[in-house]
Amino acid sequence: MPDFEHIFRPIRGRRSFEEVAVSIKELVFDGVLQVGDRLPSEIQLAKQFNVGRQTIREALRLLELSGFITIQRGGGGGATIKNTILSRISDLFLDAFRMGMVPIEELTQARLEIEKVVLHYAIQNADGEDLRLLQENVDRARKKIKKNIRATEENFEFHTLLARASKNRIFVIVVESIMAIHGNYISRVGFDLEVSRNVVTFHEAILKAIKRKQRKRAVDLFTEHMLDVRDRLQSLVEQENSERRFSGDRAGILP
Amino acid sequence: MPDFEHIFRPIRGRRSFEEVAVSIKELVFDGVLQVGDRLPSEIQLAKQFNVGRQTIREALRLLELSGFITIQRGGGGGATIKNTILSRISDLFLDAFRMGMVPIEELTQARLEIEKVVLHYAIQNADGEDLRLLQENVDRARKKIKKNIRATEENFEFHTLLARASKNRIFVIVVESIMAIHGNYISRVGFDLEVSRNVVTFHEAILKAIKRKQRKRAVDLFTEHMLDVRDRLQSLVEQENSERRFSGDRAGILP
DNA sequence: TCACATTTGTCCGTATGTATC
DNA sequence: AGATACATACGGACAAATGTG
Repeated sequence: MPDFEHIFRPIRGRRSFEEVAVSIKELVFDGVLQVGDRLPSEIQLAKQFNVGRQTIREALRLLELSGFITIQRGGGGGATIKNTILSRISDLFLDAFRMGMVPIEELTQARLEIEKVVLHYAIQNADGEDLRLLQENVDRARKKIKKNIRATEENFEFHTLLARASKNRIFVIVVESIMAIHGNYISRVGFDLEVSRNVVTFHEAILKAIKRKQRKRAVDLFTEHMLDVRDRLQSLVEQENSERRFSGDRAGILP
Repeated sequence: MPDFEHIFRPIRGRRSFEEVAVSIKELVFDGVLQVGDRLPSEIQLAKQFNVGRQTIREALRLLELSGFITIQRGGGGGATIKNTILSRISDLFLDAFRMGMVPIEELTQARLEIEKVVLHYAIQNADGEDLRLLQENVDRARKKIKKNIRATEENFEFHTLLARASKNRIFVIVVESIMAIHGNYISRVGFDLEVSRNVVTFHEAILKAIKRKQRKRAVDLFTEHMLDVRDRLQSLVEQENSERRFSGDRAGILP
């Protein structure tokens, strides 16, 4: 494929803040700048790149939103090289969902299918450390449940740990993104203690099957688990929709 | 799950350009602003939000990078509401790949597994329009090949069309993101006419199997196709690596 | 073709808030 | 508490791009 990215670029001449951002990005790609390194202050950067501070500010904004740097205010602050790209991807997925680009049913369906694949690879590739982390996770969750506390965080983490165990980072990104949306959704509608207990029980059974390399049993359990979650989500969605149906519509444009 | 997003927010008080960006985002989510609508000029916005123009500019930068608006310079230009979130997600995936966060093998593996699922759903859900577009795609590709022209664009489009036919938008996002990386990679190393011809032949066979609802044959063909692509990519990667191994390392920091 | 108006892009100076020492 | 360093934000100005008459 011809490199459209580069061939078609000059249609709109790059803005200088983009030039600045790209050259800093290149330094990160090339390893000259590494995570933890601090960039000079805005004024310094403006001098070195021979541009105004506004240009530098917009370049930093671009890098910040692309997950390359974080910025701290105050003395000794400034821009620090970080890698929060994955977090940014999740943010955008969340936006896409909020834009109504992805209905909840498709989200759950995709999650089920992708996690089934993940489970397959996890059974194949999980090492001792992965199994230890998963076991620790369900133990912590069970302990909370016994104290009548919902183990929501642990229950989410279980899926992340599973994705990690698959040893494929694309799966980790995708699973985390989808779960960020699910998590955001559930945080709005709320799951109760009973559901949380149920989820933990499923997770314990799934982990046991993984350890015994019982592939079919693990997948069956997982499918049942996800369909259960789907149904609960579905009813919550319908409930929320019917509640919102008659709440007056808002008016007014830009303050 | 407690809503960390909102609970932990005030750790770092929101900056005003973020406030501005969020309130415009809300207007888009609520449908008050729709795709195609144009925002007032920066100066107008500054007046209406009662902030400086610099603040507005950084807010617009945020919206632009989040895929909510595009910006044109010059008379009659300005910010227009668009939806390019998916394109932004692909960009970030590309960055993640360039950061070395995802080796090419994991990428190809994930693509194979996810596209297998996609294929499954496509056979189940593809309607007449989907099949027409796919047929048109392979016809165009075959025509090019006969003229000894590589059908690279068509060959990429085939996978996008397949994802669309699955009727699940998450699959579309994921497939397009992964293919953006593959495409970028292939554009650097280059596939020749022979490979392109081979790919088209595979696509024709796969489409035929889809039309006949021969699920197993379609999956088998697809797997063979992807493994073929994987091997070709793999050898190209090794070739490029060995070439780069002795190219001098660059020096110098910030111009 | 040529001005003209509009709008973004960029720069500078200055003031304020905030975190560190 | 005070000094320092830095991002944040404001206002004014000019340059560059782009569509319009």
